[in-house]
Amino acid sequence: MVSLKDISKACGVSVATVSKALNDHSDISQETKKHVREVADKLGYRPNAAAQALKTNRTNNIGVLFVDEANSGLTHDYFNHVLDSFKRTAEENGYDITFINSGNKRLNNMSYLSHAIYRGFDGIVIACVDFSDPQVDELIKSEIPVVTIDHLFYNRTAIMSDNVNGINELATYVYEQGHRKIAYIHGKESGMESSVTKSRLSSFYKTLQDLGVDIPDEYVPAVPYRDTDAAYEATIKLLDLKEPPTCIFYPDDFAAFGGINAIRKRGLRIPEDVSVVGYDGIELARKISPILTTMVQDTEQIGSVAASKLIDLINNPKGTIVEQVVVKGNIERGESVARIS
Amino acid sequence: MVSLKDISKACGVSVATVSKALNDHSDISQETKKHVREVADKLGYRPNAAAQALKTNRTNNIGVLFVDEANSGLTHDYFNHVLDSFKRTAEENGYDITFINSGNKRLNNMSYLSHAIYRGFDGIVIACVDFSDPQVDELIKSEIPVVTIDHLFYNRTAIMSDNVNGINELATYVYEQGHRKIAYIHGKESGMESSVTKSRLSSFYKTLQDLGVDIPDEYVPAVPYRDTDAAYEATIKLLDLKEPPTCIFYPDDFAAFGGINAIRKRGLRIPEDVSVVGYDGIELARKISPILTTMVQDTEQIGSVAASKLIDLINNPKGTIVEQVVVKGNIERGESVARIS
DNA sequence: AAAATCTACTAAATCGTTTTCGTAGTTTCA
DNA sequence: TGAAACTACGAAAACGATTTAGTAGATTTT
Repeated sequence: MVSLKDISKACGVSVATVSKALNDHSDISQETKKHVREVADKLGYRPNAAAQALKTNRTNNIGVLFVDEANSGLTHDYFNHVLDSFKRTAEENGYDITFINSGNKRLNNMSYLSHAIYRGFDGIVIACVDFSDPQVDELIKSEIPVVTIDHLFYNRTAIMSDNVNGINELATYVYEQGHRKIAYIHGKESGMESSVTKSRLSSFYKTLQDLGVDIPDEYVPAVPYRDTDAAYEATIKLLDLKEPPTCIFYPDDFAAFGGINAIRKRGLRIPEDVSVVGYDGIELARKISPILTTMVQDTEQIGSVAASKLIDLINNPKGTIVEQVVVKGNIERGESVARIS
Repeated sequence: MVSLKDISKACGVSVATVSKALNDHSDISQETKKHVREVADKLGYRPNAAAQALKTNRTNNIGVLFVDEANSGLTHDYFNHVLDSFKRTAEENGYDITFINSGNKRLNNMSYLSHAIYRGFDGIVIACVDFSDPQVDELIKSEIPVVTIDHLFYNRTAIMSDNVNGINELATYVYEQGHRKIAYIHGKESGMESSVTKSRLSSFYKTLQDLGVDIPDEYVPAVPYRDTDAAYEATIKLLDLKEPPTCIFYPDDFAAFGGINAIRKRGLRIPEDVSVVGYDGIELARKISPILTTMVQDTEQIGSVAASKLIDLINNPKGTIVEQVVVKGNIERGESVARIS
């Protein structure tokens, strides 16, 4: 590898001068800068990230913690869209993205925090994890700049999808279409309730209460997120009630697919007999017939705001205010909710 | 940060001894090792990746290039499953995963190769890119260990999903169900044909030829991958032929959703009137009704084999043979192909 | 013309590791 | 008992960059 020393020899100037020339310091003449840069190009010089990091304590590398119970969040279509957008914004700003993990055998079973310190990440973004994990807590309490997505920690910047408004818009829309018997098969995590779930659920109750609609308890069962089979079962139960709902909300579009199957299995039509509402706005939701009524979360915005805010924090660790950014989604009215009278 | 020097002071031994003790060298006594490790733990020591990399020329970091036209491959459900599996295997072996990118403004608009050298990746995995990109070519020709996924380069190890066998199994199955008028709306990339497309197409022709089935040219239109709208249009055209097919293959499950919509729009039933065959085996394919007949690509295996082979190459850059690994998929017979007589 | 100020550069320390080469001190062997 | 062989450790160089403090020489100021 060609290093500063090689350039310095080829140019007949000191290593210090080469470094400064390449970094455009003010105490180097224009001619020298030009010359050094030409020679650097000619020799095919590329800086060495490790050496730079060692010296400057900056890696220009951001750690990403996207882990759900089963897999990494990579296969989760909401989170991978968020990550995709995050990555784009980060890279535009000169940062690379590396996944944080734990339990590395080579490294003494490092925790998330140890791993982050080991790699020297300038900042960290956390999403889609079990937020009650003590290792996550350790990260949150560390010195490293952190933003979280869809979860609010004390004293940490958070980017949140606007679940309160999302459910509110959906519920209001459904109400306006004439529905009064509205069920909400809502999501649940394996552990305790997440803030996402809580926000949505309370918004659901609040919205309908404000509209004067009463929701019986059996209209609000819980199933795991993205579990089509559980959603199927829960739907069957709802349809079997003496007073079945005319419209069913699902925790996510994925689960809604399970519900759709259940409804059709019962020989009922969508939306004429039962209306269906999803959440997320995954690509396929718009590709099926009827087009799914759902809340399209603004993954683009969430990801890029998260990256920008994190970079702000990195560049100004003490001065930047901790904030909570709420990103609104866009309702997709679709075709799966009927107008009834 | 606590460094070897701190431990060395606390233990009353030299830095060299500390390093060797932690790395379990043989010329350090058991007692010293024990003592050093205890003190290291007590002080909360974590190695510094940058310093290690600088000294050893090993980063334990693998570069990932997953880019398609629009986005990173992150939002592509086949590739993100592959990546997820790759990541898991790599991490189990002590490697981290960082995305390769190019055009970083901070770094003089680095190419992929420059970026890889800058970060000192021990190895690189390439998938889902425009393989005709000169920058990709530069990577392939570099000194860095590389494996590619679903594309074969001369002199580089490649992991390929078995598209020949995949299409063969599907076509044979459909034939056995009695179909003779079989169309294949096949995928096409924006640039030239990829090896994936070529393999599938030639396997389709070969299989049916061997079975004595004749395929008219108008049965084999091309549409972009994952484009539901284009698949919709192509399907409509097929249905409008004087002799419409009884079964239609799609480039992927996604596109198949477009086809399903078209068929239903025409008032036809699936599979009674028209049978549908996808490719990929995305999660939702099993969640719709009728369950989609498709080829489930073994993303788990592809990802983990890619990681293992890459790590072999890293550990033995010269000795390891370049190979081409073909990974078979599993047919999902589903419910979208009818038995006809 | 001496003093002060600039300009453009360099030497050297440093970041945190790893590794080579020595070397005291102990044990083994002839 | 002296030579050979081990054992357990340390000093120092090196990896490739950045940065501080210093300094010749030219230029400006008084």
